Amino acid sequence: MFSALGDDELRRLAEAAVVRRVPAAKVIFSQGDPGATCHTLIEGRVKILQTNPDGSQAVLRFIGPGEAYGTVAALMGKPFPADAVAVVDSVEAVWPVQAFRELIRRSPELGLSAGATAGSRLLDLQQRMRELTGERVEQRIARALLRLAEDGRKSEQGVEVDFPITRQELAELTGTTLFTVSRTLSAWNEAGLTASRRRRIVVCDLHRLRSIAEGSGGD
Amino acid sequence: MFSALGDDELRRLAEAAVVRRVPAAKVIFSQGDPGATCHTLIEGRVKILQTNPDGSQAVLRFIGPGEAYGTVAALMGKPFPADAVAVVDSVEAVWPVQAFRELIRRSPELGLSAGATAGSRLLDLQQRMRELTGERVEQRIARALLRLAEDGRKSEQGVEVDFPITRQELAELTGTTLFTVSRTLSAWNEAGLTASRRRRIVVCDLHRLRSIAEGSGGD
DNA sequence: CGACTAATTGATTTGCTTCAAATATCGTGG
DNA sequence: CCACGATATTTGAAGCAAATCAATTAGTCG
Repeated sequence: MFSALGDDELRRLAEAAVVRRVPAAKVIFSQGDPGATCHTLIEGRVKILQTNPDGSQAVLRFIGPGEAYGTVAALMGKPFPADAVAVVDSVEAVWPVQAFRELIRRSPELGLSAGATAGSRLLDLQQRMRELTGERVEQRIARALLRLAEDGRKSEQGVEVDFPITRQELAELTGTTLFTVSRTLSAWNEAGLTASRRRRIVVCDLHRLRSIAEGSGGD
Repeated sequence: MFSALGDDELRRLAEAAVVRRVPAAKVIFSQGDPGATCHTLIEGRVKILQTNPDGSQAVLRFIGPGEAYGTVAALMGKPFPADAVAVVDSVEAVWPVQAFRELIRRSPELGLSAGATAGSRLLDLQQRMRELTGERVEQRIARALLRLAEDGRKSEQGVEVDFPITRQELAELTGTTLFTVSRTLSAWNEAGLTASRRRRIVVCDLHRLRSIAEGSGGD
C-alpha cells in the first residue's frame, strides 16, 4: 500500500506512527468501536472477524506483515465493522486517523493507493462471496488452505501455513463447522494431501488440492 | 458518487460521457472483458452477476439509477470480475477509463469519492458475507427482499420491488435454489407477508419480514 | 391459439450440522 | 519430571434443512 510513496512521504509516515507490541490473543480493536485508528502489521499475524448476533463468529481474513487493516472504516469515519485479534505475538504500526488524513492531504498518492487496496479487496471479497454460496464445503476448505499456503513457508513435506490455526478458525473462515473441517482434514491426511497436527497444517500436494478446489476432486 | 463535485467538474464529466440506451436482457459487459469503461446507470435496472465454472450463476447486486458500476475494475486496470446485464430497458452513461482517469487527475475530489464508494461497498459486502455463511436460507431471502424493497415503489398493498425479478434471480442473489425461493414465497403469500405474482413481488408486512431476517420468525 | 417462460408442488436424497463422548496435545506448577 | 487442567481434535450416530429430481400448472407473447 505504501509502495508508491517517495522517501519524503515515507519519512513523514514513519514519524507519525506509533509502533507497539501486541501479545497473542490480544484484541486490537472491536466491532462497533469508533474507527479512530489506522493499522499496519509489521510482524506476526492478525485475524479480522465478525461476531453474529447469535454469538457465532466469521473470520473475514488473516493479516500478514505489511498489510493494513482498519483503514477503510477509519478513513470513512465509520465504526469498525469487525474485531481484530492478534493470532500470535505481533508488532503493529498505528496512526490516529487525523494524522493519516493529514498525510493523504499532503500526498494524494497515498489516497489513491488506499483506494486501490480497497478496490482490490472488494474484488477479492466478491470472488469469495461466490465461492461461499456456490461451492461445496470441501471446495471452500481447499480454497482457504490454498490461500493460506500462498504466503506459507516451505518445509520438506510441502508448504506449511506459517502461523498456528485451529480447525475452529478454519471453520469460521469457510463458513462451516469445526467438525466438518476436522473430518475433511483427517481424510486429506489419510490420502497424503496434507499433514496436519494441532494448530499446524502442511499442504503436501498443492496440485491435487487445487483440483478439489476447482471442481469435484474425483477425476 | 458525484455529489461532492462542483458545477465545473460536473460539466466536464457530462461532456466526456456517452449516453446510450440498453434494451432488456442486453449484456453490457462480460466477466473477463478488459475493464475499459466506467458506467453509471441513468434509468432502468442492471444486474451484476458472476458465472461459476460449472455454469451456475450468482447475482452480486442490482444497480439502480444513479449508481456506478464497472468502475472499480476499470480504474484498477483489471478485467471485469462479473457480467452486467440490463434487467429492463435502460439508459446508461459510459466513459472510457482514460477519460475518467483524466477527470480524476484534474479534480482529486472525484478520486476520493470513488474510493469512498468502493469503501462503503466493501463494508457492505463484508456484512452480506457474514449473513450468507451464518444464516438460514429463509433469513437470507428475507434480507434480500428487504434490500430490494428499500428502493421500491409504494402500492396500496405495501412496497413493490420496482422491477421484474424472477424466483431464479432471487435464488441466485441469495445463494439458494429456485425451488426453495418459490416455496418460501408461497408460504409468505399464504401468511399475508407478501403478495407475489409472476416476476413481481410486493412486500406487505415489512415489520414481520424484518423479524424473520433478524432471527427466527417464530416469536 | 400454441409455444415459451415462469412458478408451484410433491417425493426423495444428501451434505452438513448437531449433539455426545472419547482421545490427544500442550503448558504449567508442584 | 510427571500429573493435571485446559485447549484441540477426532469420531460416531442421528436429525434436518435444503438440494435435487420429476411432473404439473399458470401466465405471456407473438
